[in-house]
Parts: sequence; structure tokens; C-alpha cells
Amino acid sequence: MPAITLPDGSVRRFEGAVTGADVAAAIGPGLARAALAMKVDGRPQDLARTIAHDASVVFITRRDDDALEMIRHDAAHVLAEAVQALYPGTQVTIGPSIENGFYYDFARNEPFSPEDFPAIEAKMREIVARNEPFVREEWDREEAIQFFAGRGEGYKAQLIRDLPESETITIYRQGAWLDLCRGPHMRGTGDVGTAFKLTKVAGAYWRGDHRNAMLSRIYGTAWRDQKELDAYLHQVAEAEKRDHRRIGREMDLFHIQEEAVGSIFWHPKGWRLYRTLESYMRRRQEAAGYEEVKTPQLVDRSLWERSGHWESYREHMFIATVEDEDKTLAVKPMNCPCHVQIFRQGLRSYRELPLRMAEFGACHRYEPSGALHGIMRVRAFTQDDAHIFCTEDQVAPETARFVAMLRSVYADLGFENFRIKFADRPTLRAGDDSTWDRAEAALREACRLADVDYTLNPGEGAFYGPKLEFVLRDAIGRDWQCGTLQVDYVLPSRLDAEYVGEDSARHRPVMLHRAILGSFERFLGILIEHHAGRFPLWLAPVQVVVASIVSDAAPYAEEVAATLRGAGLQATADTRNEKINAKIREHSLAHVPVLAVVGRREAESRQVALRRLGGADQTILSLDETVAVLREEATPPDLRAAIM
RNA sequence: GCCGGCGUAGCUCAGUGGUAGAGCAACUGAUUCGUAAUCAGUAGGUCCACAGUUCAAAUCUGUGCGUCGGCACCA
Repeated sequence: MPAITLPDGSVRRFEGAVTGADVAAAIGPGLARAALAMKVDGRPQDLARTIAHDASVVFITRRDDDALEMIRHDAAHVLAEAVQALYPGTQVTIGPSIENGFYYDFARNEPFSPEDFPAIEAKMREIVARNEPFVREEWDREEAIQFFAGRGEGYKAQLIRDLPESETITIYRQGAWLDLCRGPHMRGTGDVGTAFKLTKVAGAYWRGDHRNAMLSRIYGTAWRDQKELDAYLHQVAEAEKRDHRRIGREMDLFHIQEEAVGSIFWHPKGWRLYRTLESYMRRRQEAAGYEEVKTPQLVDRSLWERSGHWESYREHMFIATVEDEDKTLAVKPMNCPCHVQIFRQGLRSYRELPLRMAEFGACHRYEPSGALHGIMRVRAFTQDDAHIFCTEDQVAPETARFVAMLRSVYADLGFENFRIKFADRPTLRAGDDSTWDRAEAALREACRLADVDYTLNPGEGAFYGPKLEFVLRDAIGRDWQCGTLQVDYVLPSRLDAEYVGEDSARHRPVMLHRAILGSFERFLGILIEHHAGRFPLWLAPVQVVVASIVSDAAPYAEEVAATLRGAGLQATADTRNEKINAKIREHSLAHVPVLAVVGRREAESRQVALRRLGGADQTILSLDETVAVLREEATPPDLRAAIM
């Protein structure tokens, strides 16, 4: 006699086992119609499952977030049925729901093309219209393997073989079609609705391993209703307009060309943006007690062998040789071994620790061609890199200091939201397990002290130590690691760094590898997309354009621009023979934050009409006021704080 | 690196085997104009590269390079 507790706290008792659908019907016909699935004691389940014991039950309706995930999961099943109906011989593998949609991986000799989408979508709509109920069945393990193997579904058979013995094998039928699936599902294929769209095809390795066969993946998006789908598609279209590659061209910031794949040609405006960010970071680092260094670009392979990089990353390093010397040099892919060399010059004392050594280090890595992406994933980049040499006791306070600095920098640059991941020991690593135990424990403790909330990213640490990853999201929804902090007990030992302690004995320092931006290139890409090219005044490469209305005002426009430049602002005059409407349109499209419009009136009264990007109203100020207002506003946030 | 799409004027794109096109930008001239496109004219092309098929290739085939989307990788 199960007693069902509902979310409002009320309890309903039933004679014997009941299904979720029964319970919903008992509560009311409205709920019976709306309920798609349920959570029994917090576990999502099909509505058709029976409840035999006392339990708390929450019904999932279309409005719930859980429903969205189920719509997408069910849509994946509908997609798989449609594809197998249209393309006999195609094997199914897996098809989960993902953020904003779903995908299904198929094994088929011929790849799919977006041209196949209309036919597949039409078939999917048929299946949805039939509203076949999802029927759950529990199968015997061996029978299930035999069944799928017998149908030529080798991947499914393999999936079942690899399930743990304790796992119940469940099959979901939708009419004549069926799939191995853990569930749960909604009531029937009709609940998927029609607000879905196939979006792209892609190759994907079976089980995510590049040594395995490549499958054909079809991605789709699915929503509660057409309105939500339209809103999502509109958002995607808007996001494409923020793409840093597009804005980089539109604003004339940089370009990349075939003769230097993975390297950036920075144009004057882009380079000004870069230098503004670099100057800001340099000031912040100096204020935080870092000392800046510069180390060689070409370093003999012997150093990389000692550090362990040669073994792990040799094929990703650019190698340089010269004819009359029998040496192999590597273009540095990172700065840490060089920083250890500086640390090793002379005898270090514990009194010098923590020693914070920073470098805007230009690094080269031969990244796989498929990984390149605009300026965010390149082969030549500059890190805001630093290594903190410290004692074990200093790991936690230094981590806390670093995280506080990173938060402040990100806030200055407009990023309030970012995610932190804790990446622990990878399979291939240097250093013994006890060293890793200590490093991971130290970093965990440091996170606790610094009040850092993180998600675990298992097995993704650097080969020499665990790391924190600070992740930002681009306009298209892709996540990028920018900041990082890595605890390293291994390199100081491999490269023999030591200091004299209070006890006058020699000790190994711990190294904290850390970066806030990560690489200037990647961070600038994110920054461009985050602001959609509309930078705050202090970052904008062109801050003010002084536009003349008539040629009589041109000399005054030149004078205003020169005055602003004299005050340290990036200002140019636009005295072309164009209508003011055209000038405003052009500079607005170029994301110039401030337009100063001057006609005869302003020239006579020595005033300017200021117009802000995105606004339609104007403010009339004297030239002196204009300089004061804009100079104040263009002050970088760290210098502004110092003034106040 | 792997799978697939794409590569035509500075940019966005049209052109399915028979003499390379449009809009915007550029340039020239006219226009002196008050808050998101003034008008007219001119010029602009190894159709990514190489090889092949064909009387004939931007168009078909192959190879390479680049790029885009995923996957894998990211010290």
C-alpha cells in the first residue's frame, strides 16, 4: 500500500502498486495530460513504471528543465529510427542529449550530408506524428547481445558486453523500432513535438578514441515549442556576428594568411588593443610583486630532455638547426625551464621566497591543423606567464593571492562569470604517486582557503602537476581555458632548483605555473567576442573620431582631434567630403565608442557634440570639458582605482 | 591528425562544360550638407595551386594547400 508524497507535502495512499500515470490521473485530469515523466525519490523514471513502496514523487511536465533534456534524448531516438528507415545497413551507436540539443553517432560506409536533412527531418516528423509509446523492457544480457549481433549491430552488442554485470539491460521500443537505452523516456514519440532541427554532420571517433573507427555524427537542436526554437536559432545567428574572426576583419585588427598558418599579422588597431592589454597586465603584475624577465627563443634540446618536454611533446615542437653546428635547438614551446635557469643562477635563500618571475613569453607549438581556430588556437602565441618559486607552506597563500588577482583582472576586463576546473593526475605523468598525493592535497587545501568552487576534471592535469583551469566561454558557446594555476613538485627536481633554508640545508622549492589571460591571442579573441567589438573606452583601439559636418569646420575638427591626442586619447579627425549621416553610420559600424561632431556652430563656440556608440542623443560640451570627461573615462581601471 | 563542407573582385555572394557577374568598398568628378548610406562615372579577376578528361573547364576527375564545422589533441 504505497504512500506517495507529493511536492506540496500532501500524501496519497494507493491500494497496491500503481504506475506514475495512475498517480497523476488520481490527482487530476490536467496533470494526467501534462505529466511526461516523473522523479521517484529524486530519480527520473518513465511514467509507466510501477511504484510499489512509499515514495516521494515529482511529475515532470513540459515546463520543467528536466523535460527539455528528455525531449532532446527522445529526439535522438526518433532521429536514429528515421535514419535506419531511410538508410538501411546503418548501425546505431549512441545518442545522448547535450546542451541545446542532441546528437546520434551512426556507423555507415557513406557519410551523411546536410542535403540529407530534409528527408531525415520529414521522416522524424512522421514518427512523431505516429506518437508511438515508448515501451521499456528488461532483457537478458546474453539474449540482448545475440539479438543485436544477429542484426549486424556490432556496436550495440559491444556496448552491452561492456556494461557491468550488475547493470539491468533495458530496451526501449517505439513501435517496431527499438534501442538499447537506460532511459527514462517520455510517454511516446509525440511528446518530442515538432520544434527540432538537424544542424550539422561531423565525424566522431567511436568512444572518443582516435585509434577507433570514425562514425558519422548528426547534431540537432530541440525545444519545447517553435517559439523557443526560433529564439535559439536567432541567438545562434546573432552569435555568429560576434565571431572574432569576422570582427577582426571588420575592425581591421589582424589577419592570418597561408604563408604563416597559425600565426597572426596584427594590424595597427589590433596591435594597439594588444598593447593596451599588455600594459595593463604589466602594471597589475608589478603591483602584485612579480618581477619581469625575458628568456631565449631558441634553446638546446638537452634542456627539454631534462625537463621532460622532449619525451612528451617532441613532435609538437618547432626544431631549428644550423649547418655548421651540430646542435638541435627547439623554439621554446613554454617558458618554465628557462625560468628555472634564472632561478638557478647563484644561491637562493628562503628569504627570497616566494619569488614571482613573470614573462610575456612568446611560445611556438606545432598544434594539429584541425585544432587551429582564428586567433584563439594558434601556433605562435604569447603567454602572460609567471612562475612562483615557493616553499610548500606558501602554496596555499600564493594560490589564494593568485585567484584574487585573477578575479580582479577578469572583472576589470568585463568577465564576472567563469568556471574553475580542478584537473588531477593524468595517466602519463612524471613524478611518483606520493609526490602527486602531496601536490593534489596542497592544491585542494589552497582552494579551500581561497574559497574556490571548482568542478573536477579527472585525469587532465599537466604531466608534472595538478592544475586549476579558469574557463571562459566564446560567443558561439565554446569553452576556452584561459587562466591556469599548476602546482609542480617535479620540474624543480628534474632541473635541480634549490634554495638554502632557515636550517641552512638545501631544499627544493615548489613551482606554481600560472597565467591569468593564458595567451594574449586567445584572450583577445574572447575579449572581442565578449564585447562584440564594442570595447570599453580604455580598451578601444580608436577611442574618438572627430567628424566635421562642413569643410569650413575641418580645421577645427583637426584641432579637436590633436587636442584629444595631446591628452593621451586615440583620436582621429574625419574631414572627408561626406554627409554627416554617412560618417556616423560608418564609424558606428566600426564600433568607435565616441563620435565628436563639429559643424560651424561648434567651431565658432569652441564646443563639440559628443555622441556615444549605440545612442542617438548628443551632449554639447566645451573642448576643455570634453578632454576632461574623456580622459577620465579612458583611464584604465587599475589606474583609476589608484587615483581615487 | 581524422570525417565532412567550402575556396570566384578588398568584403558578401551569384554563376552546372561554350566570351567571368552583382551589391558594397576603392578611385575620379560633382555636391558643403546638423546625427546610421548624396549623385554620376571609372577601374578592378592566374575563378586557391598543380595534374588530368574534353574541340572547349570557374564548372567534371585526382592530388596538394588553406579555411569552416565537429572529433581527437592542447605541456
